[in-house]
Amino acid sequence: MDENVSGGDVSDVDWTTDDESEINLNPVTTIVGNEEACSSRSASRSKMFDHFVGMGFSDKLVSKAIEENGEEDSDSILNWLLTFSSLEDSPPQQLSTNFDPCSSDYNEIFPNDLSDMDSWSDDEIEDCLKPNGAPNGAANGVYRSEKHKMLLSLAASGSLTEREEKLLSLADMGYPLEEAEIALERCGPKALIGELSDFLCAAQMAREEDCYLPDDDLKPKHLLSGSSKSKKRKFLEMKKNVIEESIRLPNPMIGYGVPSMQLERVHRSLRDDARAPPYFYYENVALTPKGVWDTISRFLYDIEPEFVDSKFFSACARKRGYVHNLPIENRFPLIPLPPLTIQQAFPLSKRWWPRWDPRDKLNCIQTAIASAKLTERIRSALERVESEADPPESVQRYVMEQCRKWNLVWVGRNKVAPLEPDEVEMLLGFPKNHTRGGGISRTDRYKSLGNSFQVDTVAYHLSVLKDIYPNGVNVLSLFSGIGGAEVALHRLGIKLKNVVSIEKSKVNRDIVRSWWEQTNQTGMLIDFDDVQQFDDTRIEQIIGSIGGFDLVVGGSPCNNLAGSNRVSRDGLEGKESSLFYDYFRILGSVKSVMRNNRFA
DNA sequence: CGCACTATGAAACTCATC
DNA sequence: GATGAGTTTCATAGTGCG
Repeated sequence: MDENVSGGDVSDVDWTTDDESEINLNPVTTIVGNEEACSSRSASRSKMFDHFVGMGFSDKLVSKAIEENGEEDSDSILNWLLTFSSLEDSPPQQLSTNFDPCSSDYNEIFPNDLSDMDSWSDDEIEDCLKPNGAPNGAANGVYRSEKHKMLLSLAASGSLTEREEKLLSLADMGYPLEEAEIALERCGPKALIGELSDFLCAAQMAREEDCYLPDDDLKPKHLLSGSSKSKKRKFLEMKKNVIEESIRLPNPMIGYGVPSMQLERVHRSLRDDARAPPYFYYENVALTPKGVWDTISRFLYDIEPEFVDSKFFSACARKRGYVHNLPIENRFPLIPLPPLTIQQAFPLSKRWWPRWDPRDKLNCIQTAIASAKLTERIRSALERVESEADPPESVQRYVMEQCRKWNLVWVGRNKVAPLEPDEVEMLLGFPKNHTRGGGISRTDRYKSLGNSFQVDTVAYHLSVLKDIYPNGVNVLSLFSGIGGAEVALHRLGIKLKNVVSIEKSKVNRDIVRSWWEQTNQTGMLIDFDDVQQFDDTRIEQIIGSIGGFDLVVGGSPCNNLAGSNRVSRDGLEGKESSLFYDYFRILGSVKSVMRNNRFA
């Protein structure tokens, strides 16, 4: 599969004449052009005017405000507008309902509205807008232009399919190709251009709303520093009121229940298109930047994510969100039940565990471990105090902080150590030595394990499939990693008929292949390396040969979402995490092919 | 070159308190 | 409800070593 078509030149952006239509229509490109061209003073009044009108205040009110306060002081204008509108007790129209992204001048309005913020002195509100202000330009631009180019060249040779024609039309209308593909999957192959365009409008408007999600509660200092805090707060609250309540994390984080804590009478209803086969199961980190789960949920048929912390299944925490259309009644856990505390999981550590370390659960297992140097520093800090006595509080604090941060356990007097890879395997529910040998380094083992499912948690959710598919399942496993879903199904005693596994990392594919052979599977394991090349043709081929899929499972990369990432926590549009859209694309395509082949 | 180690904070949450 | 302190987080880029 590696030798496939465009693998080599994906990174080469070829801005030939073929792409001119895209250059002209690309909103990101347009922003830059307009911003530079509009810097003259003559434009500033209309800019300021448009800006506040864009926020939803009426033309008349904004004219009056500018008249009263002058053109330069946006803060005063805003205060004036807020005061006036609150006196009238008629909140201004919201941006999201005021402008129409479908209108012909969408490309003009939308970028200007955002770029204007740069010249606006209200830092707080600017901050609120920025994270989503330039959603997917840099991250997906290369991919888009490559696809677009391909379509254009196909069009030139007159060999476009109906689907590709629609895609090209939408791209020519200025929609990112990737989103157009999603719209096509979501609306079905028969959808008319108008319907698709409506869908894309809705998605873009929804993203706009995300931009305005205020985080005032979380930035009190930030807001208090302003001179007109109450007005600003009021402004943000007004925005908040019309915006759908953002998804919040449950406490305790048990989703629809865990073996030790059952909710009474849980019931949920799913949309028809969400219920349609196959079953699917999508996973990612619970603590994402704001709005990410709203977006994921919106793309996955508006199913509300089930947030579960694996500390209810294991001795280590793992807070994750799962979007799925599985039944939620009659789940059962894997047997044997794994140890639920550190002391049960590591009985030998009890002897060395100090009284002043109160932990009984480990924190989330990540991809890196503490170095030997750090454990050495901890040892020497502890050895400075005389034996039998508790170390001073300051030392205790330091040691506890490091232990929590790096998930250290006690392995001797004054000795802490990071978990061994096989211990991590056990905590995550994998067989011992699952990731060992076969050319994988220690660092890679930690990395692969840190990126994996907690098997017991996932198995609990998937257990409902056992009665539904007594003869086994066909599984499409995206971003398989070290095969958490496969291991979970196997441990549940659900026969794996055909598993199509897509995983970029070769060492991970080798691990799954090796596990597959060692567990004497009678089914067939087919693996691919790149979700982006897993296109409709291939999906049709595979479904044609094995019959439909019963389950599409996967957790797309979290590295741009995870809190530990100090470098590129870019949200869902980040380089890796945007692969979520491929999960959606593939799921939609599978649904569509199965519908057409009457597997449904 | 592969591997191990190190330095690099902020976002978003929980919880106690007022 | 508002506030503030405290806690947790599927990581990345650069460096050095053998």
